[in-house]
Amino acid sequence: MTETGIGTGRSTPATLHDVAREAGVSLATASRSLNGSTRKVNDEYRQRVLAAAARLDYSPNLSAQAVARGTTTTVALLVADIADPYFSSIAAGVVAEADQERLIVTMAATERDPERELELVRTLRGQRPRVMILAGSRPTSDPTEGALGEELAAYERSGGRVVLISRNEFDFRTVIVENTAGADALARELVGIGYRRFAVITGGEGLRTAADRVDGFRAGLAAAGGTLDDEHVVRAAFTRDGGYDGMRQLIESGLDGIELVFAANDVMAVGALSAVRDAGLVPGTDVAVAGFDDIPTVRDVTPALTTVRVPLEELGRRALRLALGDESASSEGAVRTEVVLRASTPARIA
Amino acid sequence: MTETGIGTGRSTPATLHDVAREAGVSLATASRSLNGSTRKVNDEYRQRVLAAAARLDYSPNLSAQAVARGTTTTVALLVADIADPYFSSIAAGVVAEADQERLIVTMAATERDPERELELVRTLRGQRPRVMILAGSRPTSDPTEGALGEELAAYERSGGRVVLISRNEFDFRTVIVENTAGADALARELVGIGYRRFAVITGGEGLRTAADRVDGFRAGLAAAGGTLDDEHVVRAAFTRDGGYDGMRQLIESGLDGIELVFAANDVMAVGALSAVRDAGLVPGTDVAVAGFDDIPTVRDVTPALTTVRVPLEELGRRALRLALGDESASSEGAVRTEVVLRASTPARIA
DNA sequence: CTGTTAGCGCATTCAC
DNA sequence: GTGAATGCGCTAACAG
Repeated sequence: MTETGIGTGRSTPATLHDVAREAGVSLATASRSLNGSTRKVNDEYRQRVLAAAARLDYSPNLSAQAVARGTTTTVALLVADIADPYFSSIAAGVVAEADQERLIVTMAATERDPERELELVRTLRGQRPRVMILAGSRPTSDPTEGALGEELAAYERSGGRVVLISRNEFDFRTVIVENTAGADALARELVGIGYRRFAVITGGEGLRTAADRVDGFRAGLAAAGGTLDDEHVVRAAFTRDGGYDGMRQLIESGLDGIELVFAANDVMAVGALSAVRDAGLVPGTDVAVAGFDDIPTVRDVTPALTTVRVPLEELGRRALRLALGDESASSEGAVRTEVVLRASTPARIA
Repeated sequence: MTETGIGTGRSTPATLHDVAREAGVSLATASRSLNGSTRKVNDEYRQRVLAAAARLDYSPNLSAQAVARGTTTTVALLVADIADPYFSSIAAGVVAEADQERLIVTMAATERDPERELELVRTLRGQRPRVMILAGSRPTSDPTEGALGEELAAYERSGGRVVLISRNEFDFRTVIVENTAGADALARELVGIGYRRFAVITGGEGLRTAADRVDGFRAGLAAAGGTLDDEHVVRAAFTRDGGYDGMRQLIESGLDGIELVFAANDVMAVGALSAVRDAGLVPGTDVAVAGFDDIPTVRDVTPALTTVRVPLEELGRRALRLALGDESASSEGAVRTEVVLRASTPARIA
C-alpha cells in the first residue's frame, strides 16, 4: 500500500522539512499550510503540502511546536487514586472536556501522600501544561502545604492556570462543591423520615472535604433534632476498607442505640455496608447507612445507598472550563448537590 | 520568603540560560549539573548551579529536552472509558509503574468508537511517546481496523513501542489474559457445584474479549455437561446498563429454566444482578449470576459476585514493563486468572 | 572537566 | 503570497 519509500526498517518520523522538500515548497509554506492561521497560502501549494504530508505520514512534533510556540496543549491532572470511582469519574470529565478543546491530558496519582503530591506538581510543571487540576484534598495542616502553595503560585506566575476541585486550602480557582450544605440537607431529611441517633465515619484528621461534610451533617442534625455523640464519630482511611473498619469498630462497641451511620463518602459507605452484613446484621434494617457522592456503584449495592449526589464528571468538565477562562463556569457558583434517599435508609415509624 | 527578584507580576519560567548566568557558569555546565550523566562536573560548580536553580525556581522544559534529545519520557494510554472500573484499574497500574520509571502518562478515552480511537492514536503520535498502550478491544472486523494497524505499525517503525492489553487483533506485543481458559474453568466449576442450564449475556457483535470468554464458557460447559442454547445468548452493550438490559430480556422471555447467567464482564454482571432484583426475583436463589474480571465492587454487591479474577492493575504494570523491554514481563506468558466462587452462585443440590 | 557551537523540529518575523 | 533567516530551550558533539 502507501509505502513511503523509506523501507521497512527503523526510521525517524518525517519532519516538516521532509514534507516541504517532498512538496517542493519552503519550510515556512509547509508550516503555514499545515497549521498557521487559515487563508494565507495559495490553495495550489496548500494541496501539494497536504498531499506530501499524507504520503510521508507526517505527524507534527508536539514538543517542537511547544518549544517554538512557547505554549503547549497539555492539561495536567492530579488525583489521589485513579482506581477510586470518585476520581476516575472526575478524570473522565476532564478528559472529555479536554478532548473537545483538542487538549491532551496527562495524569498522575498522589496516592494521598502530600510529599508525593508536591513532587508530582514539580515534575508536571516541566511539561509547561496550560492547566493544572488538583482533585482530592490533603490534610489541612500538612508541613508541605506551604511549599505546595508556593509551587502552584510560581506556576501561575509563569502563565499557568491551577484549578482545585473541592478543596479550599489555597486561593486558586476552585470548583466548589456544596459539601457542607449537602450534608446539612441530608441530615435534615434523615431526621425528617424518623432517624434520631446517628454515628459518623469520617476520614483522617484534618481532611478538609471530610471535615466539611461532617460539620454540615452536624449542623443539620442540630437544627432538625438528631443526636450525634462525639464518641460516635470514628476516623478511618478515606477508602472502602476504611469504611469497613470504621463500621466494624462501631459495631464492636455495641452500636449503642445508633440508628444510622453516615459515612463521609460513598466508597466508605459501601465498605460500611459490607461490614454490617459481615457482622450478621441487616443494613437498612438493623442499622441504616448513608454516604456522599453518588458514585455509579451505589445503585447496585443492596440495599441501594442513600447519598448526596455530586455530578462527578461535571466537576471535571467544570474544572477545565474554569481554567480556560470560561465565564459561565465561574459564574455558576458552587456545584449543586442533591439528597437521594434510597433503601439503605428506610423511613422509620417514629 | 525566597523571592526570585522577578517581582510578583507575570513572568516566564526561568530557563537553563538564566540558571547558568546566575551561577556564573556556561550553559553546558548548567545542563550537565542538572541532568547530564553523573560525575562529570566539579562539585563546586555543581553546587552553585543547583543553588541557582533553586533560587530561580527552575524547572526544566520537558518539551525542549524532548526536542534536543530526540526522545520523550511520555507514555500514552488509550482506554475505552476512564470511569469504567476495569479500565481505571488498568490505568492505575500503568500510572504506578510509569511513575517508578519516571515516565509521564497521557491518557485518552476512545469511548468505544473505532474512528475515534484511530483519531486519538494519530494525535497522540504527535507527542512522540515512548510507549503507546491500548486497552479495550474493538469490533473484530471494523472498517478502520486496517488503518489503525498501519498507524500503529508506522509508529513502531519510528521507534515507538505499542502494547495491547487483552486484545489480539494485531501482531504487537500483548498482555494476554486467559479469557478463554478462565471462562472454561468457570463453566466447569459451576457445573461441578450443580448448575446445568445456562444463559450468557455478552458484548456487541465481534468484540473479541467477549467472544473469547463466551467461547471458553461454552467449551467448559460442553466438557463438563452443562447446556447453553443459542437463544439464551443475548447481546448487549459492554456496560453496566447493557448487563441490566440483557438480564431483563432474559427474564422477560420467561427465563425458561435457566439456572445461571454468565455475563461476559463484571460491570455487566452487576447490572444483571440489579435487573434480577428489580424484577422481584432473588439473585443467587431464583437465578444465579457470574461475571468476569473481579473488579473491586463485586465484593460489595449482594450477593457477592462469583467471577474470574483478573489482576487488573497488574495488567497495566505488565503492559508498561513489556513495552520497556522487561524480559520477565514477556516471559511470564499469559496473565493467570482464577475462578472465585461467591454467594451469587450458591452450590446447588443436584 | 569546561565552554563554544551546532543542531533538534518547528513557528514566525522580516524582506522580497 | 512566499522564502530565508532567526530563535524557542535544551543537549551533545567538539575543541580547549
